[in-house]
Amino acid sequence: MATPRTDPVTLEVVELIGTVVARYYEEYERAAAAHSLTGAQARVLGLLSMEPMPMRKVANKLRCEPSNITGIVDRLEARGLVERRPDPSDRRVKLAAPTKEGIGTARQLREALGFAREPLAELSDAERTVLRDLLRRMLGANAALERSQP
Amino acid sequence: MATPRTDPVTLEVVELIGTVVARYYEEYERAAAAHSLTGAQARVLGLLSMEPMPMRKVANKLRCEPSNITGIVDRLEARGLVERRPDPSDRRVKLAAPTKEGIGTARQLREALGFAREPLAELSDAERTVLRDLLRRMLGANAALERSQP
DNA sequence: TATTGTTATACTCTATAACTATA
DNA sequence: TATAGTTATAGAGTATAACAATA
Repeated sequence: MATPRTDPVTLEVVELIGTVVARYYEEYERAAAAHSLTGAQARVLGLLSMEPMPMRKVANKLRCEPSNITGIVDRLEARGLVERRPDPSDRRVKLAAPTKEGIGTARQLREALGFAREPLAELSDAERTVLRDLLRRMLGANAALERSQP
Repeated sequence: MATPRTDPVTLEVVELIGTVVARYYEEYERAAAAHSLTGAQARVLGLLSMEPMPMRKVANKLRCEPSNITGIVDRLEARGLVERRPDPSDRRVKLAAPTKEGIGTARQLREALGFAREPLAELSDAERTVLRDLLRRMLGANAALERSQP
């Protein structure tokens, strides 16, 4: 493991990343609130819009206790955005799946998240590629894997 | 305002930024929990460790309602990490300030946030400079200003 | 009158533990 | 016995509205 640096450039990059994180979160909460959703509800809906899954898997993805998902899905279901389906292969399991309306809301949420893409338009194709490669190396080769797995 | 891009490189960068945000938040919560603090408490303590300030200013910095700060500072005060001081120039104002112990805890929290610095050690000096310049342009020239102001 | 901080209220998220129905 | 989902509970964060003290 490499030693953390404390030179001015490194410290400024850390500061810039902190700004990215703060701005990203604000933008996300604002997009969710525009649909009268909380951040947690928007995250669950976004996850399910990619692929319906058992309640427990939602909890694993979001790294929280399964009991929390019960309440969040309750509220999304009351809003008509998500529904619970039986799993034919295991009657203990309930599959959480977005409704037609939920899929539409999830799509609007993704499109509203302009922050992450819009500033990138300021960069050239070559610069975006450089940025991608630097972020890849920062996060390690298995970063994408981590996020897409349980 | 430039048009958001939808090419594969841009979309991957967006995904990578999402990963950065998720990892940064996890690391922050973990560091706070190691001191039996919530994320919100750690953020307030970190803010006050830079400079004591009125309760209302804390709320402005964290972009939340002032009434929330009352409770968070209550808990930090009960832990002996923060104290309320009168403002000599305005008796309505209470200045929230870290105690000696609070300053120490804030320092430990900063040092524990290895994530943001450690992966940067994988990059060369030149690469970190490139990354800095790309992030600067992404965030705009006034990004640092925004964060350090009310 | 306006501002600062607080209180009261209601809702949501969170973890923990106990419960049920399945496996 | 073990697992999936739920319920019950308690603590914390959040916004809103109303309040006392001060400007």
